[in-house]
Amino acid sequence: MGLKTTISDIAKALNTTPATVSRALNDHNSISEKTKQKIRETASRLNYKRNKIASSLRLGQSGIIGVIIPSAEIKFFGSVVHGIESLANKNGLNVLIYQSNESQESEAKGIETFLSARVDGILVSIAKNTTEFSHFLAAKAAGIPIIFFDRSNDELGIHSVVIDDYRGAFAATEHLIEQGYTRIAHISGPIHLKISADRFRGYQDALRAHGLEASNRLVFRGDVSIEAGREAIDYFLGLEEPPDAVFAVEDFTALGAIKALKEKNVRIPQDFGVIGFANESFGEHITPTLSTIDQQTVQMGRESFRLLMQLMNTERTTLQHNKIVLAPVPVFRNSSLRKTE
Amino acid sequence: MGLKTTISDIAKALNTTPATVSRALNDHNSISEKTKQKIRETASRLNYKRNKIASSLRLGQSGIIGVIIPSAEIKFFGSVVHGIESLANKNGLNVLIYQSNESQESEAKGIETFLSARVDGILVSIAKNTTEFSHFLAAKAAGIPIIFFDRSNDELGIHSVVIDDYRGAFAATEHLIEQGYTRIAHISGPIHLKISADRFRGYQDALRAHGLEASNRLVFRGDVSIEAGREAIDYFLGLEEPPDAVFAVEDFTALGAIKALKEKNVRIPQDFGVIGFANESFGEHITPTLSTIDQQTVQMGRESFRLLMQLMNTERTTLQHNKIVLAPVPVFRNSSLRKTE
DNA sequence: GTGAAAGCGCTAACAA
DNA sequence: TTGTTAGCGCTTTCAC
Repeated sequence: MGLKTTISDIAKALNTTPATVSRALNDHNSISEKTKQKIRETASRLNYKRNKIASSLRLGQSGIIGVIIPSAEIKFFGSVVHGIESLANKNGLNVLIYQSNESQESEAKGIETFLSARVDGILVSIAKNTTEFSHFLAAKAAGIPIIFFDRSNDELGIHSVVIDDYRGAFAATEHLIEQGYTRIAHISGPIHLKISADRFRGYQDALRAHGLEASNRLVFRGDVSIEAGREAIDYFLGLEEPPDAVFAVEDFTALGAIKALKEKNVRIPQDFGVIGFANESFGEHITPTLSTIDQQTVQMGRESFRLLMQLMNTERTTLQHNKIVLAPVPVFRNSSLRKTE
Repeated sequence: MGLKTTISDIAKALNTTPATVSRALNDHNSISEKTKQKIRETASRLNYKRNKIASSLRLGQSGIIGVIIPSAEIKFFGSVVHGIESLANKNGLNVLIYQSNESQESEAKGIETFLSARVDGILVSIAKNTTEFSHFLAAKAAGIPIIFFDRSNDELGIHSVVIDDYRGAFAATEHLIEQGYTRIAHISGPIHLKISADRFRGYQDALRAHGLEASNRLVFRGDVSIEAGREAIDYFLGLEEPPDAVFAVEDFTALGAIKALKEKNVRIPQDFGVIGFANESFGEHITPTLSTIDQQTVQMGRESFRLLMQLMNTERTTLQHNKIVLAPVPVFRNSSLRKTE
C-alpha cells in the first residue's frame, strides 16, 4: 500500500469504479455527498496520494512553472523567486528553479528541460553572456507562455517585468543634490548593458534638471565589483577638482568606494556622500550604513507571476504586448544623510 | 509540429513503428545504426522533444529530486542546493525546491507535494518549528529515499549529512586562546537545539583542554539574532571581570556583538576578540572583517546527493544507517587576529 | 533488427 | 448519480 494505492484500489474496496473515485476526489458536483464521504475516507485510510504524473499526462498540463535565474546565490533572484512562489502556491502550481550560471548554453538547456517537462509557463531572467536568443523564441513557438523579469530583451516580442532604472538613478542623484553635495560623480557599469545605460542617463538628467553640469571627468566606467569601486575612488580623488559624492551603479561597487574612502580617511557622509543601487543585505550592516535604491524584488516576482497567469489563461492573440515597469524605492541611510538629524 | 510531435509522428514519417522510434532515441543496442541515424534526423527536423511526463508514468520514476529548505533567502541553504544541483544535473536529475518557511505545516505540505509528484528522492533540512516528525516517516514508509542535511533528527532512522559543530566550536575557541585572549565568553543559541548544544560543548571543552576555567557567568544565552549579540555585550561589559573575547554561536550574533563593541569604543581585536560561525557573506565586508567557521556548504550538498543516490540504488535493507559528519573549516580574519602581521 | 500489443494511473465524453 | 470506454505518450515484453 502507501504510494502504490491507486484509484482502482479504492474503487475495488468500495465496489465502485475508478471514474467515480476520480470524480469524488476532484469534488465533481455530479457525485453525491454520501459517496464522496465514503471515498475520501477510504482514500485516506489506504493512504492514497494522487499520482500527479498520470494526472498531468491525461490533462496535458503539469502544474509546474519553470523559473530560470542566473544564480541562486544572488539574493536578488532568491527574493524574486520568493515572490513568484508566494502566488504560485496559492494557485496550486509548483515552481521549478533552474540556474543558468550566466551562461547561454546552460540557459538554453534549461529551456529544453522545461519544454520536455511540459511546464505550464516559463519565467526567465536572461544570463549575462547570452547574445543569441533563439531558445526563447523556440519556447514561444512551442506555445509555452514565457515572460522575462529584470533582465529582458525588448526585440523578441516577449512580455516582461522590469524595474525603472532610469527613475531610480534619477532619485538617487537628486537625493545627493538635496543633501547639499555639489560635485556628484558616477561609477557606471558596462555601458552596453541596458541597466547601466539607463542608470547613467538618470544620473545625467538629474544633474541637468538641477542646473548642475554633467562632466565626463566625473564618470568612472567600471564593471560591477568591489574592486571597481576602489579604483573609481582612486581616480576621483586624484582629480584636480575631485567630487564630493558618488552614485554607484550597484551596491557592491558602492561598498568598494566606501572601503577606499575610509582607508583614505575621508569622512562619510560629512565630506563625501555615497549611494548605491540594489539594496543588498550587507548595506544595513556596514559602517556607515549604505544608502541605496530598493528594487522591489518580491513585487517583481508577484507581477511576473500575474502576467504569466494572464498569458496562460488568454487566447494567444488577445493579450497585447505588455511590459510592466516597477517603480524603485529609495532607501536613505547614513552614507548620504548629512542634513537630517 | 513543435511540442505536439510524438514518437508516432516520427514513426509515420518513416513508415516504421513507435516502438522502434522509442528504442532508437534511447540508443537501444538492438537497433541498427542506419535506422537510428534516420530517426534522429527526423526527430530533430520535426522538432521533437520527449514528453517526460509520459516517460515518467511508464517508467515509474520522475527524474526529480525534491529539496525542502527553511528559506531560499538564507545564503547557507542556497549554497547547499548549489552543491546538490551540480551533481544532480550530471546524473540527469532535476531539482525541485520547496520552502518550508520554518513551519512544520508547510514542511509537511512539501513532503505531500513531492510524494504526489513521485519524486525519486527527498532531501530535507528540518524547519525550526518542527516538533512532530510523522511526515518524514510517511515518506520513508512510502519507499521514497529521504535524507536530512544540516538540521537532522537522529531518532527517526533517517540518514543524514551534518557538520561537526562540536569540532568547529572547539577550533574557534582554541584559536582565541592561541591569540592570547584569556577570558573567553560565549554567546549561545537556544540550548534545546542540537547545534547550539554541540557548539557550547566544543567551547567548554576547548577551554578546559587549555587549562582555562569555563565559567557560567561568561555564557550568555540568546537567540540567533543581531540583537542577541548586542545584549550579550551589554551584559559582558557590565561584569566585574569582563571577558576579553567572545565566540558567538553564529555570524549574525557576532555582528551584533561587533556593533555594540564599536559603539562603546572597545578596540577589536586589540582589546576584544570576536569569532562567529557560518561564514555568512557579510563577514568579509564589515569592519573589522569577521573571523568565523565555514560550514562547507557546497560539499554538504554534494555529499547529501551522493548518499541519496546510494539509497536510491540500493536494496532498502542493505545500506546500514549512515550519518556523514563533515569537518568545518576555520576562516580567521581581523576580528580575532592580533598576533599575526 | 523490427513490429504488435499491452499498460503505467488518471480523466472525460458518452451512455445509462 | 454512476458506469463504460477510450486514450494521454511512452516503454517493454513477447513474438517473428
